[in-house]
Amino acid sequence: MAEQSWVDSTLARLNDAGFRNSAGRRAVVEALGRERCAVSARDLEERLRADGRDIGRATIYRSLEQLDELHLVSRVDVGDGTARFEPRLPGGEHHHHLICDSCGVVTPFEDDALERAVQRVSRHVDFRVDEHDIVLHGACGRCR
Amino acid sequence: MAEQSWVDSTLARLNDAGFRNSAGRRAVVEALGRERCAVSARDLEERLRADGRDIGRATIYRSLEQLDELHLVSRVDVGDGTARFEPRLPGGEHHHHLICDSCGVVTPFEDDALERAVQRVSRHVDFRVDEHDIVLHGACGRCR
DNA sequence: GTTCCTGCAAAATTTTTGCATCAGT
DNA sequence: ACTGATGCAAAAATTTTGCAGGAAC
Repeated sequence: MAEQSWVDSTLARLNDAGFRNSAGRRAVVEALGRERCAVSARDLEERLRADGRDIGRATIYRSLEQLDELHLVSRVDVGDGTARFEPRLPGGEHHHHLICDSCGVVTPFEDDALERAVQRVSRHVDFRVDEHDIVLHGACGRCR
Repeated sequence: MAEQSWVDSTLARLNDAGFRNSAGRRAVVEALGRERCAVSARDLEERLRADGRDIGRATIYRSLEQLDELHLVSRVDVGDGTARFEPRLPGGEHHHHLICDSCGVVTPFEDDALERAVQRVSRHVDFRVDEHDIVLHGACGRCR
């Protein structure tokens, strides 16, 4: 139950950081915990509304910003002009994204060798690297 | 004079693709050719205006879209909500980006091992990979 | 009770689109 | 001439912000 534990640890981290345990932000965290891959603020708003939670748009954007600052979510830019977010799992488990530029579908993938290559680069630059995003663009099996 | 040759080959490719050699689009291509790293549509508009070229905003967006479709530019998403573009050099020469989340500076870098790791992944997925973006986030030497 | 959080609505920003006019072929 | 390209302005879409009321501590 990795999602549940992300929700729990995230709520705990927010609490530690001095944020209140408010209903709106908690609903945003719980909704994010149900997603497997990157969602936009508008996606979240829709899902929350479908569940009968009438959370204001501003609350969603503000919560996502706070989560991003605490590195509890990853921001993923897929190239369609909207910001997407996904839970950042504590175990270092980590995936990247294949984008089909024809149908728009976003597919997650993992690759250890690629991770190692990024680690190696990170050590060779005059820069503290906190996070990395790798996005492959092209055509998915169906569109190809 | 690598920039000049990107401008020339790009204008030739546009011509081959059936586009006219119009003043507006040519000005956009020439302005892009003067940049070393990713610029936004608004950046380009400013630079063109500073040079006395009064190119309409819509022309800039339309030209960038056409260049992107022909793979003559790369679209880079830095995470600030604006799309940036840079010339795609024909030699396969290729760089990626370090983003300082504190001061916002964007620094290009290259790494052959990383490129090879991406090539390897590309062969192992059911997906035709045309392009890839790698963005490292963190703190630059000065902000760290 | 104080301080933070929320929701609403308005504003700001970026990008897209319709349309009359102009320029390249 | 014909057809595509341009510029303007309006519209659309996403994100941010100000503020009054409400909730958490």
